[in-house]
Order: sequence, then C-alpha cells, then structure tokens
Amino acid sequence: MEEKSISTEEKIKAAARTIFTRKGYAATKTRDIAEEAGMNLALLNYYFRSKEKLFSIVMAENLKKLFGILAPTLNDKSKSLDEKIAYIATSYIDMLFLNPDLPLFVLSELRQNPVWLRETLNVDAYVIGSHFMQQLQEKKKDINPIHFLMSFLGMLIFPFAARPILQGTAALTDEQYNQLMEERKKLIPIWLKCMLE
Amino acid sequence: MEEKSISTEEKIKAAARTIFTRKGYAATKTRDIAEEAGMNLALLNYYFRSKEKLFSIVMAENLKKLFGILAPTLNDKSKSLDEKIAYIATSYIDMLFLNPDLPLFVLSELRQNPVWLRETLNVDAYVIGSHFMQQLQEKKKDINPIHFLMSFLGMLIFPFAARPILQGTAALTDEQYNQLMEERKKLIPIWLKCMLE
DNA sequence: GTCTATAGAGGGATAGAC
DNA sequence: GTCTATCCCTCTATAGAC
Repeated sequence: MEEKSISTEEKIKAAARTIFTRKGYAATKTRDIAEEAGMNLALLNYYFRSKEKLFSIVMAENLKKLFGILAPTLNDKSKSLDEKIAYIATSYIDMLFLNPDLPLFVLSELRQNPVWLRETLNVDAYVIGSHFMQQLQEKKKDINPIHFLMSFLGMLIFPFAARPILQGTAALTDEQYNQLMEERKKLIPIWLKCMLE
Repeated sequence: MEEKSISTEEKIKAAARTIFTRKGYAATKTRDIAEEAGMNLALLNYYFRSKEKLFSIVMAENLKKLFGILAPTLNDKSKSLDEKIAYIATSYIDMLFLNPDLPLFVLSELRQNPVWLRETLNVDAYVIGSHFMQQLQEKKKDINPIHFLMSFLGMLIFPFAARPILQGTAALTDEQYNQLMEERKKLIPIWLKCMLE
C-alpha cells in the first residue's frame, strides 16, 4: 500500500518469473529468488505468502503470455487462413525470442499439474473451437484440424525448446541461430500452405 | 555380485527411470523411487552411491533411447531420403508411445546441464553431419537443412510433449489421441515431401 | 543383501528488532 | 517495510543390527 512497496513487490515478481521459468518449481529455491531480486528472503513471505503462491502468479502470467497471443488472432474473422498463419508465425517467434524458456516451463509444469489450464483460461473454447480451426477443417475436410495445429506449434516451438541441443550439436553461434529463427517466420507459412493444398 | 542383487538392482533402476523421467531430477525424492521399487530407501545408496549417480545412469539411457534410434537410420546410405523419413516417422512415434515422458525430460534436464550431450554420445557427428542432412541439402540447396530437421522433429515430438494440454483442451479420449498419432505416421512424411518440393 | 534408525544438510517459513 | 536470526520439517545419506 506504500509507495516503496510497489517497486519491491515488482522486483520480487520479476526475479521469481526469471528463476521459476528457467529452472522450474522444484529446482527453484526461494533464496535464489531473493538473491536475484537483490533483497532478503523474508520479504518474499511478507509480500507473497509462500513459494507456491508466488509460483502460481508466475504461472498464470506465463500461461497468458503463451496462449494470450494465440487466441485473439485465431478468432479474428476478418483474417484469412493464410493471414492468420503468417501473423502468428511472426508474432510467436518474436515472443519466443523474448521468452525462450517459456514453452519448456509451461509444458513441464503443466504435465505435473494439468489443473492450471482450466483455472486460468479456458483454452479449449478459444483455441480448439476457434475460427482458425473451422477454416482448417473447411480447407482440408478429411483431416482432423488438430493435426495442423500440432504441426504448426511444433515447428514454431520446438527450435526454442531444443535450442541448447541444437546450438551445442550444430555448433551454431547466437547470430546464426537468430538468423535461422528469422528465416522460419517466412518458411513455416510457406510449408503450411503446401501442407494444406 | 549375488544372484538376488541383479534383480534388485534392476528393480531400482527401473523405478528410478520411471520417476526421474516423469518428474525430473529436482522434483524426484529418493523415497519415491524406493517406494516405486517396493523396497527400502537404504538400498538405493547400497547399489548406487547417490541420487545423482543413479540419475546419470537414467539420463544416459534416455539419451541413448532418444538419439540412438535416429543415428543409424540417418546414416543408412542404402535408404533414399523418402525412405529415411518414412522409417523414422514410424519408429519414432512408436518409441514415443512407449516412452511419452522422454522428450520433455531430456529437453528440460539438458537445458540445465548441456554437458550431457558431449559426454555420452557425440550427436553432432551422427545427426548434424549425417547422410540424411546431406540428402536434404542436395534436394533443397538454398535452405539450411537444419530447418527441415527442426520441423521434422517438432512435428514428431511436440504432440507428445504437449499431450496433457491437447487432451485436456481438446477433450480427446486416449483412443482418439492414439489414433491421431497413428495417422501422423503417414501424414508427416507426406508433409515433408511437399515441403521439399 | 536388506532392514531400522538416525545423522546431517538444506530449504521454506516466521519471530522480532529496527 | 526491511533486515537478522532461527525454527522446523523434509530429504539425502549412512551407521549398524540382522
């Protein structure tokens, strides 16, 4: 409620987001978060009741970031199928550039605790039942549109989830990796178009 | 060295594989492994020196399972590009059916500790420098073949990594999910062929 | 080889001074 | 609001009986 408190609370939340998202719930120590935030451990429990409470806030934010981008575009009836695909490919890769740890974090933690999905946002309505999925179904009547959604997201997300492996084994510099991801903004829509012919 | 010991040792290793692969290193308690193995906690440390030692064995096995399938086929010079793709799609999906937690486990743990890759198997030589990659390069001279590898693996792996989300949001029964994965054995090669035209 | 009991460290949470 | 000191539980690892 005080002036200072807002800044401190935000600092803790930012630190928690960083550490939790990078290491996951179990591997994260509250002491690490405090250190990252540049302050004492006791403040975590002063502002947020517990490690778990802090985590749930971070998780909700991350889920929103990961699905929030998707839902509005998927249901934008003014956009054609191709336009949706091109727009999502670009904006999703841009978002993943800024939040590279997000996909693996969400996939891992959600596997342990699938409850989150229902509680925070109802993805089923806005993703599975979206205008985008209807357009896919129309275009390819004999194939379940979920197939295309899985492939689309897989092509977008996998290179970020597997970045350490890719860079390690293919000996890619950061510049080379970044350039590849830039190229994918154009390539993935081309590929999807071809898959839908 | 005794007769009984082999069985017990294997039981522990199997339990460790299950729990570690499902929950990751940090979230796994040695007590859980002991319970899963149906025996006492002290036996873990009798057969394997520590939690970490046991983990490294499981990790090595999992890495081998995940990449071991790939390497021989990727370098089989008697197989055409299309044959390689078709064979890998089928065998990889079959393997993932049996080990659904494998990809997320390896991706997550490797992110924390990229050392593993170099130590256990040199993926760079057998995957990045494979005959498969050469074939891709020849077929599409103006596109980095890593793009196709990323998309191929993404399309194969993502549906398994995201299974809880998919099943939860799309309200898929296990049968429906399994059928989708079966369909992908044929669809993914068709899609890749089209991407390579 | 297998068990029970316990040592010892680490980490989440709180008390209480300022 | 912020800090130090500390409680207390959980978890890994080991000692020692059988």
